[in-house]
Amino acid sequence: MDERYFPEKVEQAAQAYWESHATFRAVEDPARPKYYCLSMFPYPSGKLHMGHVRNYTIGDVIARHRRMRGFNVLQPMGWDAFGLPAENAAIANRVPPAKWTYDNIAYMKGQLKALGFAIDWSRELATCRPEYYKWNQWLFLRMLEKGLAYKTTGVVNWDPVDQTVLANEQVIDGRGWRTGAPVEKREIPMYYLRITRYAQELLDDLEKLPEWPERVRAMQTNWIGRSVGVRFAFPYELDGRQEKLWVFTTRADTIMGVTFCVVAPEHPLAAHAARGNPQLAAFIEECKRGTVMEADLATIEKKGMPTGLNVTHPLTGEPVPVWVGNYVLMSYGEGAVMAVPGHDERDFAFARKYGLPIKQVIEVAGQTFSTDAWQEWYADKTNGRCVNSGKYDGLGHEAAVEAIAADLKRLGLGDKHVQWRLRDWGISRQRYWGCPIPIIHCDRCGDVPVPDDQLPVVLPEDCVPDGTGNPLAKRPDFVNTTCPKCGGAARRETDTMDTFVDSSWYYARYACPDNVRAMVDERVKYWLPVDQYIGGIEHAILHLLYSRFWTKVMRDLGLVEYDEPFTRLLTQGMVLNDIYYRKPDSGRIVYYSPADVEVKYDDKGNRIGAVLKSDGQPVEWGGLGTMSKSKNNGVDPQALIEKYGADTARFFVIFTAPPEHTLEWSDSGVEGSFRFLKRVWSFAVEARPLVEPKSATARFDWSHASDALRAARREIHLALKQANIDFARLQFNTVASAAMKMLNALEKVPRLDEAGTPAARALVSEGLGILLRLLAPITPHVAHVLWRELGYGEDVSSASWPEHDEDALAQASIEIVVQVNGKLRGRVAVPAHAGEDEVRALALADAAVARHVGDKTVRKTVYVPGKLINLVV
RNA sequence: GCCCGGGUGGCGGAACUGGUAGACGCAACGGACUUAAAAUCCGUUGGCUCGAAAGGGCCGUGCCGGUUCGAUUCCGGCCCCGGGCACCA
Repeated sequence: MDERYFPEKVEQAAQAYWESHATFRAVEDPARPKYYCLSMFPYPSGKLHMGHVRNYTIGDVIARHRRMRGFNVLQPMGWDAFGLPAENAAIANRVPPAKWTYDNIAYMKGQLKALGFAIDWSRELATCRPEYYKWNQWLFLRMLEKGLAYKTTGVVNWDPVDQTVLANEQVIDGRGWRTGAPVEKREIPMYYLRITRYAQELLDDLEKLPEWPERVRAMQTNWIGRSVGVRFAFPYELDGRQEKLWVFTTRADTIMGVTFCVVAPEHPLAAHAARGNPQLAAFIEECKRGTVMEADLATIEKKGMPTGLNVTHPLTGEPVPVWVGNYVLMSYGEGAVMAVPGHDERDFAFARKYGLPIKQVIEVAGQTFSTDAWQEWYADKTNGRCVNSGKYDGLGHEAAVEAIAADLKRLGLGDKHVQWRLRDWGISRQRYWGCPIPIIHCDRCGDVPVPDDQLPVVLPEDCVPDGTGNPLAKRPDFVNTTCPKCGGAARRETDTMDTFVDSSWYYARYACPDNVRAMVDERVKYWLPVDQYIGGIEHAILHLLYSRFWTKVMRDLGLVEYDEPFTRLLTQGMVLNDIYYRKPDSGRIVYYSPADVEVKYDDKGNRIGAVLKSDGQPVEWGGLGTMSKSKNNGVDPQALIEKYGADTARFFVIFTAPPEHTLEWSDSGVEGSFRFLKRVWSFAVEARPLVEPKSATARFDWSHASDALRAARREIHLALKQANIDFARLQFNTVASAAMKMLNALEKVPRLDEAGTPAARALVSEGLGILLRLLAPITPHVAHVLWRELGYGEDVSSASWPEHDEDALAQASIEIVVQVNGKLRGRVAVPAHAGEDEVRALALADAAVARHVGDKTVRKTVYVPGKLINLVV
């Protein structure tokens, strides 16, 4: 055993042991309780970043802890290998996305292994492999058969110069990222998955997920967006035909206040009105510029233009003018809204801007309505009563909605209706590096699904996209095929699937990655659902909602039996670092790596400035931001591992912040973690002669041990008790703190007079045994090597988890906090089982307390047993 | 704009269910060891204030207000920061 801690040597030894013993190979075993611990798989972007290190360390801590708790643990790993960055790399470096991706996977796999994660690598998968994405295609075809997949048009960002569809990310300030050309909206045919069919179940089943973070469930609830209201129509005549303009509203009680309607620029009525109205046509064209991003649409200036058409109010029969507005979304509801400027803030602003009439139809007692300025109460549902509304006058919100819905139903012009914010999932992407959509277009037979026995439709791996057009469309060997129905010449679909499809079911495939005959098999029954899922909060809605949807589809196809894929969810925070830059008088901002910057502090440790190490000149501090290439503030995990070892990196990311918080990078924090591990090692070396592993588990009679030894033992068991509470609530930073407290307590023992006594030896043996097991999930290499060196056992990763000894916590005398009128005024020592009267007497006898009570009388006493007494005077 | 979080010393954070605010660590300062440095070890450390000292007092968890014997924790309003908004993954 080395006197000093050499991380590289320790880590190689531990990893070699795990490798040769196949320690983390997961085998189905019905006799043992299973635990499926899964971290979101990485996109193979090139090398690991700190977010990965953090994510996988958290997952590994949970997996290793569960394993020591006796569970049969599965922790797999794979690659979310399709996606846009591979194409961007191809454009930049002329490397095929496939080669770039496979090279990245090889490198990153080496990094994951160096970090010592307890992963079963035999189950590794990559979504860009045909044996994986074959099942995307297969399930898509099943969804087509069930009517769960369908084709319609969708709006995309179009770069008119490159003749290509742009991702939102590729649109910068309304312009194409490569060409700088203003982006246009364009409607193209796309495939959709009917997630809305599952809207109600996706909403209801959130209640089956009590161990998901409250906020994730709240975000999904809002995203699904169930709202109950009335769907009704404004009749109108067009070219002699009777037509209806349908709208949806949650405020049918304000229907008598409608003074106009607004339709989306893409609405058929708008298109109709634009014929012979060049001004309106120009306005609609203007609306088509810009991106399809909702965040942009929500902040643009609200604009509108009249169509010149009128529809008829369904209840009053009065004419209602129709406008086109850039703020009405074609994708929500009917693409048209009724406008009640008196009681909707956005309609109010619109009416004021264009001089449209505003009519009050709701009143609240004691309030005065004015068309001059919007007031909060105009939209008040709870206190409002109908007014100026004929037969509905005096009714409250609910009663008015009921009455109006009933009247509309009688007229055949509407009914109550549940409207969802959730939209169907458009999965078509006009990209190369993705899973081909298995459809063949035939001039005679139309869109023909590829027969199952011709799956997978394999993506050629030698393409090099150049940023223009659709790369697959330029490949005759891919495009040209024969129609499965008529055998004639036909063309393959060149769109690929959204990569969210790949990630919607990979967790199930880990149970049976080798099955070439079926998407999933009976092994899924053993492992699924995932017991603990760990990933970034940024996936709180899309990925997690799509996965839940996909699960329900697979269940309804009889492929799986569970309703929800992820029983427990932990959303880890992001990793941030300082941003330093200089802004020259002319030219662009230059960012400097925090590693190249020296921070200056004043006497009190306040940051007063920073200079670049190379030239000593000041640099600006730009606050904290997520680690990124563009801000040059990333920390390379590789360099960290080489300098300090994987255990230090792991300990740092666990100790520095609770898993759900953002984590702020700190070089000195890393130093501190390293220092702690060195102290653990040194203590093990020093304590080695005292350690008798057998006595660590034997009963020892502590009643004759010295006070100092019993105090140290109490500290150790208190820390252990807290650590076990913190493990249960996934607060691992305080588990790391508990390990530090244990070491602090243990280090005192060899310096005591009774260091060589049996009691001291028993305490060191017990305490070190506890500490090493507590550290095993966090810093598994150090724990592994010391556990063996000190003779505790063969493999700490399979050792039993320690529980605290309640007897160790007992004290003869306890300290009670004394408050007077809620303010801390003293502390008194009382016998452990003293009653309230005794505690009060002792408290009043305390000099400081007596001074504050003075000659006043104690009116009331609040006593929290074992903790605190509050005297109210 | 909409939805969801967060705000505690110089810094990361702790306080599990309304009960001692600042555990544990970092940084800083002082000291030991050393020819020296690194490493290591010991000590001090929320702010203001009274006191020679021992020891006191007041303030303090983004801001304003409320509930309570007692609020970092619960309620209402506001400010700031972060995540998501459907083609980044």
